[in-house]
Amino acid sequence: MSESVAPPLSLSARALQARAPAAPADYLDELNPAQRAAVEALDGPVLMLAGAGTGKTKALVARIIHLVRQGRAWPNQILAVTFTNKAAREMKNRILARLGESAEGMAWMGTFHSLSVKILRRHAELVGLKSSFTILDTDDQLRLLKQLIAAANIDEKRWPARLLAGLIDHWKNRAWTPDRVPTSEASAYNHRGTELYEAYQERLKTLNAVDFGDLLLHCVTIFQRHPDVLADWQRRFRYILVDEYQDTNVAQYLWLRLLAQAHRNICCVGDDDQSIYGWRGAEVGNILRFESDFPGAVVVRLEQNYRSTPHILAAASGVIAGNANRLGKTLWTDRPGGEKVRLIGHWDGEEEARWIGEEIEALQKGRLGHDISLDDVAILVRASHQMRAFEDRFLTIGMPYRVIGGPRFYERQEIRDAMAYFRLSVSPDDDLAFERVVNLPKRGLGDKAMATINQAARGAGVSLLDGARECLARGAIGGKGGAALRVFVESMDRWRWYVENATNEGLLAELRFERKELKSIEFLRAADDPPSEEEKARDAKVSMIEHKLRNLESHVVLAETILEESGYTDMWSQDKTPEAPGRLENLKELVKALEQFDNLTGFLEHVSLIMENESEEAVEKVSIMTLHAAKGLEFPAVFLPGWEEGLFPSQRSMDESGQKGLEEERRLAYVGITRAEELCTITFASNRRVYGQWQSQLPSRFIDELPGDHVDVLSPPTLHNSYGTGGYGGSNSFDARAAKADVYNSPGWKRLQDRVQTRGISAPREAAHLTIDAQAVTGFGLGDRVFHQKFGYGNILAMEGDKLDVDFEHSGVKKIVARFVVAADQVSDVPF
DNA sequence: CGTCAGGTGCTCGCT
DNA sequence: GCACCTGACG
Repeated sequence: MSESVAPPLSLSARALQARAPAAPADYLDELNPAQRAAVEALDGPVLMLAGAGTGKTKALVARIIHLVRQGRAWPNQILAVTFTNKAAREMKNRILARLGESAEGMAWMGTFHSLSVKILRRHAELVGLKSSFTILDTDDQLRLLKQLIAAANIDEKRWPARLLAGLIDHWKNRAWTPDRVPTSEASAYNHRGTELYEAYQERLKTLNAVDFGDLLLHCVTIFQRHPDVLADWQRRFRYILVDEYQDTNVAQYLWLRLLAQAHRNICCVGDDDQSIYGWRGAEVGNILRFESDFPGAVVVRLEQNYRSTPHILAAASGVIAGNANRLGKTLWTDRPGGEKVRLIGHWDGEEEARWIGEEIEALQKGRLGHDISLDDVAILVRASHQMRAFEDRFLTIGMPYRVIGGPRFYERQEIRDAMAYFRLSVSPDDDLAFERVVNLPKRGLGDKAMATINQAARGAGVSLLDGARECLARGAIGGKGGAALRVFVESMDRWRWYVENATNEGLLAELRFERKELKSIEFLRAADDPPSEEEKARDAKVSMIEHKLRNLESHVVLAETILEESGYTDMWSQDKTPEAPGRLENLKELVKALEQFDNLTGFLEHVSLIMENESEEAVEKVSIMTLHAAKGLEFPAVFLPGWEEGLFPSQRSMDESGQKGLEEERRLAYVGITRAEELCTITFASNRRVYGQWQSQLPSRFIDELPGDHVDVLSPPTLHNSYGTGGYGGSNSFDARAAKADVYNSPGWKRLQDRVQTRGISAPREAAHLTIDAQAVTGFGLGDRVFHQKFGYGNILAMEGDKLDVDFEHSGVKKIVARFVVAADQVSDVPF
């Protein structure tokens, strides 16, 4: 690729100023000094350490506007990497609002993955792919791996495909191609990990497919092996901006460093306290190391928080202070008071959900002194299975909610099936799609038929579809199955013919040509010239053809036809299961979504990258999502349920990564609290169903870490289910404060005192310290027989603080907070 | 070949 | 509790 050297900067500046609307630099006046410093340091490396809610998006947007207004770069010469497509969209809109039409060229704003696809499509041949490669999702990936595992004679039971998938993903995150996996990994996956990784990559190449990790990895490989290509891109992207830098992994880091190393105009924004993707290969080290990676970097700290009340901020700071490895920031705000963070314990998960539902209703009725819309409320959970209880509850009380990041539209079974039909119609050698739908609806083709087809295909070195054709020709598959297969193959041919011809091939060919021209003009113009007349003309022509094609709707009709003729729609209409109508609805939605694209191919390309639910509904809804999905969002009212040991912090995280894992969990707690603007409510339950079994839960250690001065401990409105005071947890000084709040008036406390007196033990003056004798705190002794609402009768094995180890007759040994059991001989005087 | 019952193992988070 | 797999049966 030859590209002329950029003309002097001043030229472009003049050209730009002539084109951009003459507006004052008002965007600078709106910034605080730190933000302004970050925006105005245009050249060289910049690290923006931006705490939660300190206006980093604002600063990023201002920086881009500044770059354009100062004539440093055209919008299409700025590379801006965001963490989600949504964030990219939002930023684009904000820039568009300021810059007007000149922002339309912001073509290079997106996630690492979406940007990588764009780059990779242009250089696919350099890694042995065609530019039409397909992007596999986890489902396809897993099926492919299973085949390879079977072929390698490995027992998938003992060595699950998921394990291998995780391993490969891990390696790709570190930018290790099969030949570069270090020998220290040799024992992975029963000593055959590397071998299978290599086989997997080979197979992907034959399928002309990539997985998610490949998008980045292939780009890095191309940049490393083809300096000329890299140089082109380096020249193209004069300025690079990166959001959420703390969550980049090694591959992404290399990707960035390669692109930035020539001019070093890179600005990274991040917050080490919000690094929550360590499990995905993110390296906090990237942000901690920035200054040594890019010597002479300007480091700017954004510490003024505009989002949350002082109490919320203080609570979050108190928790995160427990982490050792931090760059350290002090967030402050000049906002006044507000409510303290609220803390409340419940009997179990269902009651927790019920209480939160009622609280949300109270918020709607003006509990905060002003109107709150359901859109302003979010429930942030640690693990997605916690969402169920809330969905169940909200469905019963009719409260509208939306689950963000749940099972996504394009991951649903019916959608993926339909897409497989489309994929196969577009590219007949998509074997994975063939396997998925050849017997769907049931066509009487089982393992035996599939084996025959596979063998034929492999023998002749052709696709499965052609293999099937061959089997039919020599009558290898007969009977009912054979007849159905014949119809299937013939239908495919017919649909494919439509894809190529009936959908107005003439227009499509023209469109393809124009687009290609436009792209190369645009690409070669990478220097400084404004769009030429030719480019504008081509652009207009492309839009016109697109418009025409859209009005033809031919591919939409074709999609409907495929689903009808294949019998797929029928399959669901005849299905009696309750979810069948919903699936049909989804299929309709899918067909409707097609209208926005020129053809099936374009649609398929788009879908593989959109990993979010895009729908923007008009109805107000409570948002339910995981803490991870909540990153970057904010809500006036936030509920944080499930703060219990083992769930949050997650046991698995601590088991796998020890102290590091715990610190990441703590950062997650920090992210959760700092999502709240006005009201933050933390809840936990004493009992929870885990794997369908009731488990007693202890309050999270993070609750103990909340600074007491900024927390209000609430007692549950009803005590009908629990003994005594309801459950707030922990057993440190903060809990003592909590205890003071209402314990002394509760029936539980009185019972305790009675018991203490009859046993002749002196009552604790104040349950303030761990050192207090366990027996004094709880009123129980070793070996006492107790009763628990859910677990029944049992004997006390051990005691520590207010926690008991109880051996239940029917449920085995459990750790229980003392207030949830009662002496067995007193059961009768407790109503429940 | 398809269906159904029963058993197993498991799930943290996401582009 | 649920998804997935297996094996028996029609």
